[in-house]
Formats: sequence, C-alpha cells, structure tokens
Amino acid sequence: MQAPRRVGTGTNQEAVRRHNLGTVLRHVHRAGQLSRAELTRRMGLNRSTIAALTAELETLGITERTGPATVSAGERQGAGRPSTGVRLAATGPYVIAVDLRVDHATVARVGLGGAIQQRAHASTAGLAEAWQVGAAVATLIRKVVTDASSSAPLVGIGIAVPGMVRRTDGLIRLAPNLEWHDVSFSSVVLAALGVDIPVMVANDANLGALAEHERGAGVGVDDLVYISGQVGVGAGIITGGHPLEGVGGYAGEIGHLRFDPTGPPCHCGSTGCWETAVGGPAIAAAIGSALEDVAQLPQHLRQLTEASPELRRIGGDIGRGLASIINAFNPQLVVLGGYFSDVHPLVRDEILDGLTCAALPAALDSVTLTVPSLGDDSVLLGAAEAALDPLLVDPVASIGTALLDVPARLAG
Amino acid sequence: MQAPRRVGTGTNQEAVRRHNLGTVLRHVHRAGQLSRAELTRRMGLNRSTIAALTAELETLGITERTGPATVSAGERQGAGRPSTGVRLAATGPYVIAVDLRVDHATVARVGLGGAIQQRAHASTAGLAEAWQVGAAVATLIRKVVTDASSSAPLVGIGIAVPGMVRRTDGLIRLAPNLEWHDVSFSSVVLAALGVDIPVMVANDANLGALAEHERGAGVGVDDLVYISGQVGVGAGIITGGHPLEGVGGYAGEIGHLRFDPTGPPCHCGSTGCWETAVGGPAIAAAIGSALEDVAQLPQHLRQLTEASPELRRIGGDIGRGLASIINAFNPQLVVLGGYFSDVHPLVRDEILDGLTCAALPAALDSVTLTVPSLGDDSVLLGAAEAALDPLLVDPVASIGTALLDVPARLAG
DNA sequence: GACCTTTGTTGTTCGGGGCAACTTATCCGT
DNA sequence: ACGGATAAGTTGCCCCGAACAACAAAGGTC
Repeated sequence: MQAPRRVGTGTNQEAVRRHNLGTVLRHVHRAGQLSRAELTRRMGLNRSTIAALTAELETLGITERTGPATVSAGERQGAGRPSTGVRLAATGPYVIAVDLRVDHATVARVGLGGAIQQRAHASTAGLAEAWQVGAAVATLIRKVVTDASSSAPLVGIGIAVPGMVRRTDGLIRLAPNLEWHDVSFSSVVLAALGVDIPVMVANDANLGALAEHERGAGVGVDDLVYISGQVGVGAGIITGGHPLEGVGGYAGEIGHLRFDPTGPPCHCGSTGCWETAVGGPAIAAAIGSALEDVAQLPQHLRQLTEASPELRRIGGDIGRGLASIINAFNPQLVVLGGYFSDVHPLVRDEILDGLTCAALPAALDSVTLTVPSLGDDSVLLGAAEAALDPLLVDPVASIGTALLDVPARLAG
Repeated sequence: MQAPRRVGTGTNQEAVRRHNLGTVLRHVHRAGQLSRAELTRRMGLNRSTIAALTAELETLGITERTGPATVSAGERQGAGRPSTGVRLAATGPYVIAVDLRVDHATVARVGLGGAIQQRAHASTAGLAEAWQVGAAVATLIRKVVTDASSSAPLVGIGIAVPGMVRRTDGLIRLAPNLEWHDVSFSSVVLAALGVDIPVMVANDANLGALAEHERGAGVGVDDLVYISGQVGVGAGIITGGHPLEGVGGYAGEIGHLRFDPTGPPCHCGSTGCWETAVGGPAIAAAIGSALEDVAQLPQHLRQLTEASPELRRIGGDIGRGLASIINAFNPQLVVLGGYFSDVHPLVRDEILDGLTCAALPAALDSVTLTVPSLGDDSVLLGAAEAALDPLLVDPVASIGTALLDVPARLAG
C-alpha cells in the first residue's frame, strides 16, 4: 500500500520534503549534536520549517532533543535564548559494517553518527569458498547485535570487499586475492542470516574514500583520492563531493596503471603495472619479509625506523605513480591508506621527490598528502556510511523497511 | 530589487519551481521539439504543471507553441487528442561560442538547441600576446552577431582554450602551446567588446566531452572520456553525467600520465609522458610531416590510406595508454577527438590490441571506442553548452541578466 | 456515426515552506 | 537587581506549486 515511486526528472513537493528531512538528518549525522539554530543557518530554511523537520525525526525515533542547558561548560556566549539541541537517539537506527580482507574479517555495529557500538573480528584464513566466509561473517554479525536494543531498527548491511564489485547489484566480479569470480556475496550472507534487508557490497578503497571524506582526514574536501594498499593497490575517488564509480562501478583501478613497461609481469596479464612496483609483494621483498606475510605488512613496517635503499626506491615509485593520479584527477587531498600509511613516514621525502618531478605544477600546488585519520577503521566505517546512505536520503522509507527486534530475530 | 540569493543545503518551493522550469527547458534544448505530453512523461509531473511551466517559458520568449497539426507526415499513430508542441523560439536566447586553437580561432553564434546560427573563422598565427588574440576574437564575435535579431537576448560567452583553466574564475593558468601563463582571457575579450556579460572559459577537452555527451556520440552515456589530440593530449571526463573537474579544474591531464620512463623528456619537465609517445609531434614524425605542421595534422592524416609501421606502433601506444585511462575511470565510451579521430581508422586494430593486453577485462567489457559525431565542432559546441548552462539552471534569472539589442550594442 | 483514447484547460485541493507576531530565555549594562 | 537587547522556539496564517478531477477538444477505431 505504499505510494508509487515517482520517476522522471521533475521535482515535486513530496520530494522536497524527503530531501529536506534527509538533509537535516545528514547534518546531525555528520556533526553528532547540533542546535536547531545551527541547522537553520546551515540549511537556509526557516526556523519553523526546521522545527517541523526535527519534530518528525523525533517521532521516527531517530533523534531526540536535548535541553537547552546542555552546553554548560561556561563557554556560552552571545545573548538570546539558548537553542534546543538535536542529537541522535541512543536506540536509533544502526547498520552492520563488514570489512572483509584477505585473511580476516571485521564486523561492527555502527549507529548513526558513525559510532562503533560493538565489534567482532575473526580470521578467515583457510576458508576458500564464499559460503564458508559468508557463514563466518554471519556468525560475527550475530555476535555484534547481541547487545543491541530490540527497539532499535537495523537499516542495512555494508560490506567492503578487496575486489571489483558491480555497482548495479553488488556482484563481486573479481577479487583476485580471495580468488573469487562472480560471487553474489550479499545473497550468501543473507542466506546465512535468514533475513532479508538491504545489503550494499562495494570495493574497499571506495569505502575508505567515503569514510575519510565523511568523517576522516577529508572532511570538507570535495576532491580526494584514497589509495588502498592491502595486497593489491586500488583507489577510491571522490570528485565534486561524490564517489567516482564509472559505468560498472570499477573506476579507481589504479594498481594497473602503466608504470614501467620493462617491469615484471602482473597477475592481471599486463606488464609493468604500478602494482608490481609498489604492491604488497614488492614492499615485502624490499623489507625482507616473507611473501606469505603480505597481509601482516603494516605490523612489520611499524617496527622499522629507517628505510632500506630498496624501500627508498619504492618510495620514489610511489611518488611517480601518484603524480599520474594527481594529473588525472586533480585532487585536493591524497589519503595513503593500508600499508601505504606505514610506508609513508619512512620514505616521505622520496615520495615527494617522485611527485615533484612528475606532476604538473598547477595540480601539485593544490594537493596534500596525508594518512587516514580513522586509522585502520576507514574501510569499516566507509561500509557503515554506505549502508546508512539510504537512511539519509529518505529517512521515512528507510525506517519503514528496517528490521526490528534484531537480537531475537538473528538469534534463531 | 532582486530576491536575495538563498544559500544552504535546504530546498524550498522557489527552488523547486526554478529547477522544474530549467528542466523543462533542458528537455526542449536537448530534443529540439517536443510535445507537452512527452514532457509530462519524461518529467513525471502532472499535465497541468507542464502546461504552466511551458506557458512561463513562452512569456519569457524562449519557446513557442506549435499547432497540434505540426506532425503531418502521415505517421501519426495512437488515438487521442494530438498534443501541443513546444519548440524553441526563433528569436530566443543565444550564446557566443569560441574555439581558440593554437593557430586559429572559430567563433559561432549558437542558439538554444545547439544550432549554429552564424560562424566566423580567422587565423591567429603570429599573434603572440593575449590582447592581440582577444582583439581578433572580439572582431569575430562582432561578425557573428550582425544578423542576430535585436530582440534576441545574448546570455553569455563560452571560450574553449587548449590549456589548464582554473575553474573558479576561468583564469588560464598555463596554455603551453599558446605560451600563455596566468591570463584572464575573459577580461581581455570583455574589454575588447566593451560590454559585461557572463564569460565561461574552460579547457577544450572538457568542453568537447560536454558536447559529445549532450548532443554527440555520448548521448545517454553518463560515463565517458573524450580524448583531445591537438598539439598536446588531454581528456575531458564525464562521470555519473557530470564533468570531472578536480579542485582547481585541472582534472583530465592524461597527456602526462607516465607511459615509458625510458622515453624522451616531455616539455612538462618529466620523462616519458604518454604525450611524448602519441602527441602531435610524435605523429607528425611518424607520417613524415614537418613539425611546424602539427596544427594541420588532421588534413595530412586524411590523405593517408595506410599506416606506416611507425604509425602502427603509435597505434599500439594509444591503446596501451587508453588502457590505463579505462582502468582508472571505467567509462562506457571513449571518444577519440582531434587528430585521434583521423588516426583511429588507420590503426584501429593496433589500438584494440594495445587495449586488450593492458586493460582489465571487467572495465574493457563495458567500453566502446568511437570518434566524435559532431566532427570538428565538438569543442565549439561544448563552449556553447557551457555558456548556455546557467540558462538551463535558472531561465528567469539568466534571461534577466542577458544582453539585449546586441547587434547595435556591439557595433559601437 | 458511436465510442474510445488521449490531451489540453480550468478550478479546486493539498501540503510544505515563508513570514510575522508573540513568547521564552539568556546576556549585559546600569 | 532590574530592564533592555538579543536570539530562539511556537503558533497561526499566507503563498505558491504540484496533484487531482471534471470537462472539453481532437483524433482514431469499429
């Protein structure tokens, strides 16, 4: 009995209301706590309109109002009546975020506002088949919802995968390091859980970029590139404030940019991809670590205080590869994620040298290099953000389709 | 006395009206002529709403209605009352488009709908200073408005430049082949014309991409890359239906992607950029043409029926470079503009071979290579589209600030 | 020619944001 | 301590735009 979904490029009043309600929630989601007066300023709407919108969010159980006396730290300033605050409800909607890696998986229950409420972790080493991994993930999911309030709605699941994911349906086309081809992992997980809720599967680098853009090093930056170094090398790109996807959703496969045609063959079939120069195996070799240990690269790198000449050369290669990326995308920020965040402090100068000699000055001027400010949780929190997105687009619809009484329903 | 510009992320009713009016106009602009019934279908709004919106466009003098009997070719089908048509008014708003190249400039008067109403062309060889070129362009502009109706409003000027253009203000940061640094060409042209109207300066490849997306080979394609081969090599990229700009507006400088570190030095200071392998000078050398003739490459290429071995090798290099671009952006379409459209028929197989061995299968599956369907006018029409954009966003405001009585005002 | 289908037109309804007046709550100066 | 200034919440009303329904118009179909 739900209203027919409108199509077409026109905007009607219902859509305006949806959009404004979602935008209010998005602001609260980003800022955590916010006064209605501040919302009025940021959205440019009338006070009374903001009051109506926040009231609706309250009746939906998403937010609650804080007394005007909340800010009591003695630093209030400016005359006038203090503004009522809006904050996220303790038993408000939440999502499940899954960060699937080559040999382990992390699952978290994440509320609106991006707070991790509960998390669980398990090794997946030795689990080759997707259904085995799916079962392990389902177990972790059951674990993280045990303490959830039964009145809090579960809005969806977000899953980060190291591979190429088709954006239309979340099919994993190819995850080389998991050795998966054409796996519908969302179906696998839902089957193991025995429920039906929206699942969003996406590439790990894209989600890392999303998280750093929303609540990490890239807040307020509308053009950024998140470089993911896990085993392979990939990138998540935000341009104009929106994720760059490409037709299929495979954009950002910068690990296979041509780097040195005289270099070694790459597992992709080509020769001299950037990944062969700066990928996990190359770095492992440069620091004398075993190739089987590629998944543990960050730990090994953190023990180093100085870079070997081999690692220094790789630093230069990182810089020269980044130069191509900066020329192509003209980002304001490059976030070095995965093991790159541990390589960066060791070879910062070499990276910059490589950059400077190969990037165009105009593009180089406006770019900054940094590491994720969310640490190792970028990708996990990005999966949460992706799963939360429908809620921020249309809160009413999303709450309507959410799952209630979750601990009991998943326990069965 | 104009209404204060609303800011903020909220949407109000006024904005809805603006958006819908602009969207109606955008549909007519794209389709040329359209029935109100068709508009109703495409926009998903009510018949009466469409009637009100089209009526407003009529009173603004932008469109006019065609009698229901317009379609008389005997191919009418379907029962029911025939729909009133909406078409662009003959004396409706128009823009000036300028395609500035290394040794010549083309200027056109372009109406809504993308029809070139008048055009002019002149060599700029020997004009080194920006003000000299600006004066030449102003002369061409005066020429193309001579026959314009004095009641038709001039909405703006769009200028395509082969260089890096800052998007915030249209400053030309660097145009290597014009040898310009930090030139505010919009000021130069406006000063030469003695009027003040909106001028949009942008990179030629970006505008070529825009035009092919709007009315060329990329209609309906939301992810495309337009490769521009003039003297240097650049790209204009559309992702998710929107131009990819980057912070400064310099995105798409793919001519300086790293291609072969053992290759020759590039004028940018780096070594082995893709441009050194497939740029104008390399192609001129491969077909035995003089280096001073780079601007005439297309003419020379069109006389060839067969590719030399050198040109074949360049074809492979084009393919291998495109592979990187396809991996990075995952486009649905790659449009080979500039001299590449003349190289393509000669070395199609070599390009495809290079592509196949270096691009990722998932990305390669969904991509098509083609040449501009607007021919040599892509960039010019893209400049027109860019200048028309404000009109399609807010018709009322744009008409309000437009210049009237243009032939007389520019003649002085 | 009767009936059906589709569209334009017109008047009305509905809903959402803007606005103004009033109330409430705090700061600040005397 | 007290009143004015300031800013924010609340309330009722208005305006505007899209939806809707009823009717008229124009053509197709049998």
